[in-house]
This record gives sequence, structure tokens and C-alpha cells, in this order.
Amino acid sequence: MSLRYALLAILRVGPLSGYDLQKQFSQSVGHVWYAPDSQIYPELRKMNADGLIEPEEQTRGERGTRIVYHVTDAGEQAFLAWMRSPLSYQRVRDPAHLRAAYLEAAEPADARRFFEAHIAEWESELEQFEGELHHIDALSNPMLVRRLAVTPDAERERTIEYKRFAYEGLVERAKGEIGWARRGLELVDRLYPDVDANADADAEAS
Amino acid sequence: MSLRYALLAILRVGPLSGYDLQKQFSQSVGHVWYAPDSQIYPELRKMNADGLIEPEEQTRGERGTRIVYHVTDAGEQAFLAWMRSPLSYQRVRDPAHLRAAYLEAAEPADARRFFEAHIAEWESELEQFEGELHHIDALSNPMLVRRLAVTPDAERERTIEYKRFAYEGLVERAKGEIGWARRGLELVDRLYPDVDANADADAEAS
DNA sequence: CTCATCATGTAAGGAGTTACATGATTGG
DNA sequence: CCAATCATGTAACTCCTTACATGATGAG
Repeated sequence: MSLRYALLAILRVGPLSGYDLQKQFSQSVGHVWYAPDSQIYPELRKMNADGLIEPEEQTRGERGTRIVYHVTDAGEQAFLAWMRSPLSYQRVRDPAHLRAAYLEAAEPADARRFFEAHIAEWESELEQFEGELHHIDALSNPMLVRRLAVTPDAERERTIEYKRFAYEGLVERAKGEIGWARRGLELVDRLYPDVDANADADAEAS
Repeated sequence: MSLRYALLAILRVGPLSGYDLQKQFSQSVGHVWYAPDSQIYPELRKMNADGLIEPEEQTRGERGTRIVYHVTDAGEQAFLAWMRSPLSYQRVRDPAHLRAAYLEAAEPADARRFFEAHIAEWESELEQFEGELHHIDALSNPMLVRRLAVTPDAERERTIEYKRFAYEGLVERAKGEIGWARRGLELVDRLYPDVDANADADAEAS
């Protein structure tokens, strides 16, 4: 249900085609709300049917066409209404902590691999989030720049600060997950003291 | 896809009916993987069709029947195979951080309400996780006690430690979210210095 | 002319949500 | 005998995933 609001958030700063939208998406909102193009195109149609956006057909070359979507008044209102409404939280479905709770059923080597993969996963996320933070500070994120261009002066600080703040939260979460998994590796070493392998190296590195 | 492994994790400690399973579920694995009964019953059937569990029909009173499910060898193998396999991470879909990134579009009062709801949500989670931790330490979680009863001595410490560790991670995450949202409230106060209201009270409370 | 990129999808299926539906048993 | 709880689902729908499908344009 949040997909359409994620799309509106981007379209609100200016009309885009489905294709461009998808590109922008993966570089901005995509960090907090993933969506593949096979989901974006149909959603745009539904949003059009619901009157939240309006298509404008443009020619491209001799015969090519592309459709850029504008946010309608109804779309703007829907976005603001969502902002005012209480957020509906999703139920927890956390495969990593599910597995962690039953790791005694795994070989120590597999437990280690699990935590290492968890670290790798979150380090890759962390890198993205920190990259975004730098782009925000350096005003080098194209979406943010476009947004600021259509934002009244008084709102500019807030626009930047809230974005910063959101990504700071994501960075902290990623660091928390990494820290937890590192302690997980230590735990495996502690629970299987006789199994050597790369265990010692791991323990000293942290 | 993890649902069936969550179910196997519980059934592995002893046969249960769908009804009992559902009860146990909400008090144990349910903390990391939510599932309503309308999802559990069909999944049990599919698992039966796939040969992972076996139904045993029992009479109950004069005419009532109930079906208890046993894990088959194939089921046990499937669980262990899952434990060995790399975990597939879900794509991010985080409505809270999505909204936070665009809060400049909200009234300050709505931004505050949003962060307060976030705090309330995670405090309720936190309470559950900390309750679980106490149950683990006091050995007062019925599922854990049943599990330990069928666990060889050498595995007992690991069983307890991994469970503890999983919940510690959840507790930290919850605390992280709460801390972030508290700083969110301070940020709102900073960005709207002229709006008073309950702002001062909030700032002092934290 | 050919390849990268622009541009827009469909189709099939699995997972999850919400709401509804029904009947037996046991304790007070 | 009545209410709580034991017991087991179905139906309709939305959301998401994975894989496939197709054709135009512009740069070299």
C-alpha cells in the first residue's frame, strides 16, 4: 500500500515517465521501499484510474512515444492525507532472527557462515546508506536538487534535515545488525571451543 | 517461504494439532515470524502433501476429532537443509523510514504524532522481547522447557544461548528505533521553534 | 549496422490479509 | 443450558516475485 505514496513522493517534484521514474526510484526511495518495474508500471495505471496522476503522451524521435505522468490535485491531496494518517506497521517477519533462535540445529561452520552473510548483507546496505548521506550533505543527489529547486526557502532546511535524519536511522540500524552478527561469531566460538578453523582469526579481528 | 521452517521448528520438539501449534506459535516464533491461523492450516496441508509432516487423527470426546502432526524424516532433513542454506534476505520495505524522509510535507503536529506512534509501537515490541528474555533466563517458557526435555545435555547450553542471543538482538533493535524516534521529536522541535504545544514537555522527558 | 539504452509491459504463481463460517466439548 | 475455548477451515483479494516479451532510438 505504501508503493503508491513512494511513487507520489517522487512524482510530486516533477513529471516523469515510467522509465525515468523507475531509475530515480532505485536511487532514492528505493533504499527504503524496493519496487521492480513490473510492479511500477501497473501501479501507475491504477493510480491513473484512481485519478491521482495524469498521463501526458510525448513523441520521441519519429514514431516513438513516451508517457510522462503528472500528479493531479487529487494525487497531492492523497499524499498529504497519507502523511497525516497513522502509519500501519507490518507484522514482523524476520528470517534472520528466526534462524538465529534455532542455530543449535546447525553445524558451527554453518552458523558462522550465517553470521558472516548477515554482516556482508548489512555492510552492503550500510555502504549505500552512508553514500546517500554524503550525497545529501554535498547536495549531489539529483532528486534532492530537483526537489529543492521547487521548494520555498523556508522549507529547504526541513527537506534536507528530514532526509538526513531518515538515513541516519538506517545507518544506525545497519550498524546494529553488523555488531550483533559480529557478537554472533564470538558466540559460536564460545559454544564450540574445540572447533578451531578460522575461529581464532575471527575472534581476534573483532 | 520461511513459514514452513518456523512451523517445523516448533513441531520438531513434539507433535501438535493445528490449534495448539497456533497457540504456541504466537508465544514463541510468532515474535519473529507472524502468521495467522488462516495461513497456518493451509500451510500444514501443503507440508503434509510435500511429505514433511504426517497427520495423526485423534478422537476427542464422543465425536470430536483433532489432527496432530508429526515431523517426518523428510521434514527433519528439510529443516536441517534450510539451516545449512544461505538465507534469502527480503527487499527493504520500510514504511516508517519512507515517511520520515518526506516529513517536510507534514504539519509539525503530524510529524510529532508519527514519531510518538513509532515509539509506542517499538516500546510494545520491546516489552515482548524483554519478557521473552526473562522467560528464557527463568526457564519459564513452556516451549523452551519442552525442547530442553528432548535435547541431549551437550546441546542444552547452545539451545538456550542462541535463543537468548536472538532476542538480545531484537531488544537492541527495538531500543535503536525508540532512540531514533525520540531524536525525531527533538528534531521537530528544532525545525519548528515557534510551535510550542507539548513540544517542551517532550523535550524534557527524553 | 549493431549494440546499449530507452520504453513499456504481460503472465503465472506464491505469500499474506481480512473477513467470514461452522460445529464440538467442557466447566460452571 | 450457556459461554468459553477447542478445533478447522474457506473465499476473495492485494501485493510481490520471477521470468519472459517486444520494439524504437541514438551513438559509434
